[in-house]
Amino acid sequence: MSAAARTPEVIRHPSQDRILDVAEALFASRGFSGVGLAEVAEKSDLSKSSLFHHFKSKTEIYASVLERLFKRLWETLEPTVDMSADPWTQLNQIVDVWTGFMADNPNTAKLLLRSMVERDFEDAGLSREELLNRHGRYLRLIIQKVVTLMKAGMDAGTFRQQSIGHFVQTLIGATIFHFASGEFGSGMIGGDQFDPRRVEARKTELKNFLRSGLGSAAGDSR
Amino acid sequence: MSAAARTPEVIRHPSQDRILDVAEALFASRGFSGVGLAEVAEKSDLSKSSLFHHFKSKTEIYASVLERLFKRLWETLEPTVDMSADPWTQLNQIVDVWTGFMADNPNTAKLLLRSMVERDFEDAGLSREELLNRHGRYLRLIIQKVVTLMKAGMDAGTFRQQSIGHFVQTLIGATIFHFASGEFGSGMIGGDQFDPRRVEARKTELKNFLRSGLGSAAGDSR
DNA sequence: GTCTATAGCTAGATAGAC
DNA sequence: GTCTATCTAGCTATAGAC
Repeated sequence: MSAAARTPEVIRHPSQDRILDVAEALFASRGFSGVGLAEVAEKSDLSKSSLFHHFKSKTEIYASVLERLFKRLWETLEPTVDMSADPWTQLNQIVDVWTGFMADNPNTAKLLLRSMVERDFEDAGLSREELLNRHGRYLRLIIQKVVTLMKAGMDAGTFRQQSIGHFVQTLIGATIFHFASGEFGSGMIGGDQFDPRRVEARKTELKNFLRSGLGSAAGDSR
Repeated sequence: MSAAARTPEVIRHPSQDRILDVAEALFASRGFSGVGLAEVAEKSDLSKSSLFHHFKSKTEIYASVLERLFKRLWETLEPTVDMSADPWTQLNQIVDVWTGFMADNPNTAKLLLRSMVERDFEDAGLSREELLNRHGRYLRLIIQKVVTLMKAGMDAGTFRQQSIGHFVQTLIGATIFHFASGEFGSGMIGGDQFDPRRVEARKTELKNFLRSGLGSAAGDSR
């Protein structure tokens, strides 16, 4: 076991990163089957054949796009959450960082949504398990963090007793959909979701909602 | 103007409905570009050419699938919400019916998500506007209902003051994602999302969350 | 209304020169 | 590592018989 063995840095050829940048944006907006390698090649200033020198198949490009993106998400989120803080503070930090990442990396929400909804790749020779074990590893780490926080918060009486699984589903849906919803979403909030002012508004609305739900203190009679 | 002019019933040939049933399930799981008409034809017990007798193009099939589904959703939701009831009751009714529809029509959540995230059809000759004006009409009616309810609830002091647009985004994300998330979601809640017991649990968790947020009465100190 | 046959095109992937 | 040329299989859509 050599010294610097943890998080082995993937050394990528400049062309590889250019391909992944181009492919990421295209896969996000049109999905796996909706993207042709001719377009990826053209926008990468390469020929189609050169893509196959760097990646053995289209599916391999897709898997690499997801892996790179989710690794970045985890590496952004992991160090910014203070695990010794109280549950509300931790939750707010997670919402801030998660939302901030979606805003800074506009392909993330759509790709994350697709990676859960789609089954395209199953026809393409790479099994769901293989694909999930490449990028899904990082997603599991993130979720584990939220689950741990919820358990602690419920034990301490800070959070209401509830199903952690359902809460995670609600939280993911609420945070991701907003940034994946494109023109629909910008219509709902009166302008581009990715505008910095609206991103901050989104964080505030989410945190208030998590704390209080929909009700006012006054009208809270069941 | 003849007598029975409202909600003109679309008369469809049995084959047309069979095609739409098959196409609906396929488009939901693999998206517009991910589905080939050969498979649609085979599973409809027809030849590919017969599809083109009933629909002028693949895009037309996709648009018809969405239109039929969203029309059903609106017609299910519209009469079941008692507009004279108090805001909490109305909101709970909307959550119950909406969630129930997603559970009874398992393709809805995925198709709704896709219709907002994807841009496939733009390459296929039908503009976003044309497509949205076919099925989007019903979606707008539904959202209008929620917006009206929120305004009334906030004016009455029943609901906390907040951005209605952000609330709608949160609500849609929270309700749709759960039923679109496939194996990921069933992993989160320990079994099939569409199992009737878990559907009821989902409704309850959502309604509690809307009312109280995450916090307990005890730990609610900001 | 349904079929067979096929046109015309584009997809992912490979061969082999440089 | 990048290219041109090419293969084969798939695609949407049409023609025309029954």
